Amino acid sequence: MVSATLTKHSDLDGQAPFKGCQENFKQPEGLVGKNPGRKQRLSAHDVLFYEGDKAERLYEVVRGVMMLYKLLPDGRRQVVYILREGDMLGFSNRDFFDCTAEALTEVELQVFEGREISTSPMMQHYVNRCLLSQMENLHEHTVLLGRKSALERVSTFLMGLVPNRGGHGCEGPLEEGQPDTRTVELSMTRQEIADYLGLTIETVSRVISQLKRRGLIKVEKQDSIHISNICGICQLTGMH
Amino acid sequence: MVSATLTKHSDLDGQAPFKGCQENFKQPEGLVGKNPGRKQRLSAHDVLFYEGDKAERLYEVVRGVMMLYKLLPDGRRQVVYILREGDMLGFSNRDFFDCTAEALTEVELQVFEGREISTSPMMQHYVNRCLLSQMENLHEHTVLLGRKSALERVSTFLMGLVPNRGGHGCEGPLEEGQPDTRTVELSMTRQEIADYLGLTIETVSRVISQLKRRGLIKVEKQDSIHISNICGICQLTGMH
DNA sequence: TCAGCAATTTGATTTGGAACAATCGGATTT
DNA sequence: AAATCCGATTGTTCCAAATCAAATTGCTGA
Repeated sequence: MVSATLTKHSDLDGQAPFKGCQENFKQPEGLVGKNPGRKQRLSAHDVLFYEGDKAERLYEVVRGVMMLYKLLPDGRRQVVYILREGDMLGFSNRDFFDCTAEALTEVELQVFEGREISTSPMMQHYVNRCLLSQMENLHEHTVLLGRKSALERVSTFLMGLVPNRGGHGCEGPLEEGQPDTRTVELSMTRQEIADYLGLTIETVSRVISQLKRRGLIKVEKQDSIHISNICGICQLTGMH
Repeated sequence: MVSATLTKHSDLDGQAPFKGCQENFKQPEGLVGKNPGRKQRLSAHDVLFYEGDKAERLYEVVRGVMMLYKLLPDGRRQVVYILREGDMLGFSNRDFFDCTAEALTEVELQVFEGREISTSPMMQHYVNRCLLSQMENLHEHTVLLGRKSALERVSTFLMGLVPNRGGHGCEGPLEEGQPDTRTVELSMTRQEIADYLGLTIETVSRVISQLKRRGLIKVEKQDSIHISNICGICQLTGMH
């Protein structure tokens, strides 16, 4: 069922001039008929495609986390985007991918062939919505890379992992029966985080240790971080 | 005549799965009929819209140069995109602009109302093409901000101003009667360049002086730079 | 032509993060 | 349980770019 895969942006409706056609999202039959629903699975660190590969299909992340990155000839790497459930990848302006796509965790993908996209207005609209969302995230990340300190970068990164941030009661104790949204899974090594934030592993590690020492976070099993003081971290992002 | 305004991406055709519908670009009558062709003019440093303004129309840069930027609460600024002839702006995923748009030079814009975009497949395709192009440029700029040195940043910036770069004969003398593509107009102050490259004005100035001393460029009237040795600059971008 | 001002350049100093170098800690293997 | 491995952490030193501070250049208008 394709409607289950087109989930992430359905809450983004409004009166913007160019935002896709949300009414169609409620009736996905047109696409279901044509799309055999091909799925693809990846293990952590599998590469889906390399920069320079021929761009022939689009993918939607159904489960798991992926990253897009670019390499400089001398080996420096910059992770340019993190893709989560509902995000699409595989876009290309030219014939070839401008980034490498690699799985950070186990990943399940929905695959769309080129022709199904260009012939389906619904797909076009959904793809457009994804592009706009990615563009805004890239703008925000550009500010991080161009103007923020290491502490601000790591704090911003952590805040980005907290679901429904911006709500009130950010200091209160955990509600009974609620999932613990204050414990976030990094699903990335220190090296991957560093390459995403434009820092070195050592700097990322030092900032995390500093936040730990200040009592703002607790590190559990290195890949899982409990944010004891969300407001405190939020104040450190440079955005408040 | 709208065809004159939809120029920039016509050379980007290919077999990519999702790249707009270039055949339509040859027959722009559909759009001409509906679009009264409203134009808008800006002087240098005029703001077209502010971050947070309601997003209600799209714009195409017909002439001149603009920038998109974001501000942090303490006044730090990051220029996230430079828009030139053929580029579109005004996209929004939500109802509000995520960036401020300001003219760097005198600018002439073509204005498109929200409904004309969502009802015209041709516009949708063109907009899509623009989004994909901007996305790739943002990826490249992300690498610059995250991983490049000041010298590499400024060199990359200069190379981005050279039209048809990558051609042969980059060292040869000027052809008779050819426009001098080796003299580029910055159309930006040092502060604007610094805010684009994630540096300070002093660092930008020092790198430019260094390139001057090394005989790679000549600065004319501060806003115009003659690149005496394109290959030399190209080698400094970190990409070769 | 000459103030006056703003933008740029240049100089001196500081500093945040990189680079280099151990060490630690948890997981896996034997 | 000991050995190995690999990612993460911590310590030290170094350096590129930021910051602070003049000096210079170029532009504008009287």
